[in-house]
Amino acid sequence: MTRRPHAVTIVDVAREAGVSKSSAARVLAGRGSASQATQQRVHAAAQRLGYRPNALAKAMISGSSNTIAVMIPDVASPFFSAVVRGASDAAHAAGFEVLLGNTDNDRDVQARSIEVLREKQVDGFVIAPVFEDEPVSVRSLVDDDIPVVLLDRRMPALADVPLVSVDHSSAARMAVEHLLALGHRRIAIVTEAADSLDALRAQDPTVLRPSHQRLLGYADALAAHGIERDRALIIPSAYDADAASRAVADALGRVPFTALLCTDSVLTLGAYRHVASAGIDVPDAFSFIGIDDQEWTTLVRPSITVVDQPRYRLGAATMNMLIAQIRDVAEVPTNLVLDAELIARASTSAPR
Amino acid sequence: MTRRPHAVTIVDVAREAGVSKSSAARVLAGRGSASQATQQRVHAAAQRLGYRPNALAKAMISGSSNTIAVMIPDVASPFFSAVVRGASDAAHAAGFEVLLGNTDNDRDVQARSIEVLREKQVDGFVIAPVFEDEPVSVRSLVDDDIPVVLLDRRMPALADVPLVSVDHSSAARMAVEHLLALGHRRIAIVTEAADSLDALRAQDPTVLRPSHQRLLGYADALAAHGIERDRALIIPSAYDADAASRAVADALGRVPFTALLCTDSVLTLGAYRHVASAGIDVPDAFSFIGIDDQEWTTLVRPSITVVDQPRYRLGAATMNMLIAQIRDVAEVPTNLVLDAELIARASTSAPR
DNA sequence: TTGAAAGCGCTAACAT
DNA sequence: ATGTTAGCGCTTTCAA
Repeated sequence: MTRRPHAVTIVDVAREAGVSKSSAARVLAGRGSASQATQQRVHAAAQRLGYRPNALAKAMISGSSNTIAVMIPDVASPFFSAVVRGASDAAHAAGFEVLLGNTDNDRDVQARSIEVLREKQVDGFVIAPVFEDEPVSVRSLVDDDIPVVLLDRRMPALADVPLVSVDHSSAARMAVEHLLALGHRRIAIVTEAADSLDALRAQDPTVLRPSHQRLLGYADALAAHGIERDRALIIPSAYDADAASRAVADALGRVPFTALLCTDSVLTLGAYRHVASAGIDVPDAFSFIGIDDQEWTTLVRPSITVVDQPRYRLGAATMNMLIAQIRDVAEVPTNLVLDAELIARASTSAPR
Repeated sequence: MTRRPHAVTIVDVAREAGVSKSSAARVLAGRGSASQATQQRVHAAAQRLGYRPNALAKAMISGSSNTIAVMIPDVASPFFSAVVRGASDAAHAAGFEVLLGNTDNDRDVQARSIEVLREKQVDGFVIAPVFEDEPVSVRSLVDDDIPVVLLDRRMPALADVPLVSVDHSSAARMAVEHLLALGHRRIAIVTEAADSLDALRAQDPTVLRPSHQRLLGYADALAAHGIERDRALIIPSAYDADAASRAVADALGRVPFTALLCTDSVLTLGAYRHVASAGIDVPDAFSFIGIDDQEWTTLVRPSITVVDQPRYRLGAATMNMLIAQIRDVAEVPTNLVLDAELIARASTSAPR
């Protein structure tokens, strides 16, 4: 390992200034008292020597490293890159740095990463946890009183952990209501949620996966408007653009609908690929709406109506909640739900 | 700050195992010698107590934190989010963690961030430096022998610092040659580089900004094919999608061309916005080619021909070069240039 | 093989 | 106001 030429320490500064180590430490930290003369000499000496405090030594004593771990599936995704930016900005604004962890939605990767970052004494974790049965790694953080705030996802075993999320149910509802208002009655939905609605309804909604919440929002909106649900309109797809493309192609030959709701950026992308390559005339053939805005939605013709998710704010709010928790702020809200927003564009219109 | 209940230390483990602190330390570190019996008792004790090493204490002594700072303009951008992912994966594979720094291309932000991360004793820096006259903050790292590898950008004052970059000149050349092969002779270029070509040629190419290198590549390709350059075909634009959109709209009324090369994802996006909103018939009106592939380029019709940059590999290779440097690997190459790749799609064709 | 002791750079009582 | 002292958790001589 590369050796620094010899880092300047407080002792060096003290010697150079002709005072004791503690006097130097006091004026450098700006705490305690010191005479004008001492202050000047110490500052001058520090300046002359190019003194630079060692944050690690400080952290060892204070027990806080001013560093926060941000664990997400993949920074390279448009959604999470914006989330990370929001989290990072909020962290910096509060004097924290961010250690980044990609989990690839792999439980073992997440577990290992949590372990390593924990050994690095991070002050807390922002985690969009991997969806898998036993979130033991996250659980153990919480059990050991290490501050954790979940980002957008919470499973039953973590029901007591603070969460900041988007209101996915409402996002889907907004999309459906937009379509209903345009006069649509046969609204299809592309979803990765294969579970039965009744099973989903039986659960605490805050521990449902976003896709499940969205499916419920879809069903609720239809029910609220007295529209009978047709199971055939629920188009299941694996979480993968190609799968979504195929699922839509398949559904088109099977079930009539006048509008198509895609519940996620990946599925929207895949579904749109089919629309584009098959040369389908949207919105004449059917209206098209997606959840989660993406750059391309305004570049294609017609531009795509979407329900936008506040990604940056999601990251920032999660980080802020974590920091409040770290600082033991009195009234830390332990749950926050951010609203999505409908952006009506050209891909939705009255049924033709 | 939240206090951990009382972290288990080596001393606790030693007491529990009935051995000395140093014996426990030895077996836990796996260095030095210890009897079978001792090893077992220590491991058992560690297990029982849930011992977890404190990486900070370790770093204080070893002088290396196994942490690397990655400083880029903005993680939320499609380009840099992929770069960061590559860097992060390479870091993890080598046992390092990544501290993330967004600079927003602001010199002061970069300088502050470097300072903070340096105090946190990172082992090195991967930096896509801010373009500004005096890169003093980066310079001071290098001068203090802190490992630094530049990512994709290097200015004259940092000519001696290792660099991994994309071959921007060649990327532009490939684009122009593709167009020339199709029969184009009047090829316009949208660029943020306003400088004169002669001034650029006078410099060491490796310290030119990517945009400058691309402009040179454009000029070189034309020259190599004996095509006389027409200054009017160089369309300058501020680094901003709207500006590019306006610049293209303006140029269309002013100078005839059969092909348009956009030198960067932001400019390509802006230029395409004008094409789409004005309903221009690409490639009939003119061929359209961009540098840096984006998701939307395959979703619009016609799909866009691009020169793709190896973003992920750029991040990974930069990180690997830095790690080699940190580890004092003998033959560390100090410069690496990655090739871009032409992806021919439907937006380019023979001139009509 | 094992333990005692010093020290990484800093903070925080506690004296003076 | 200033200095002395004792650590934070760990590694690393150096003896025994």
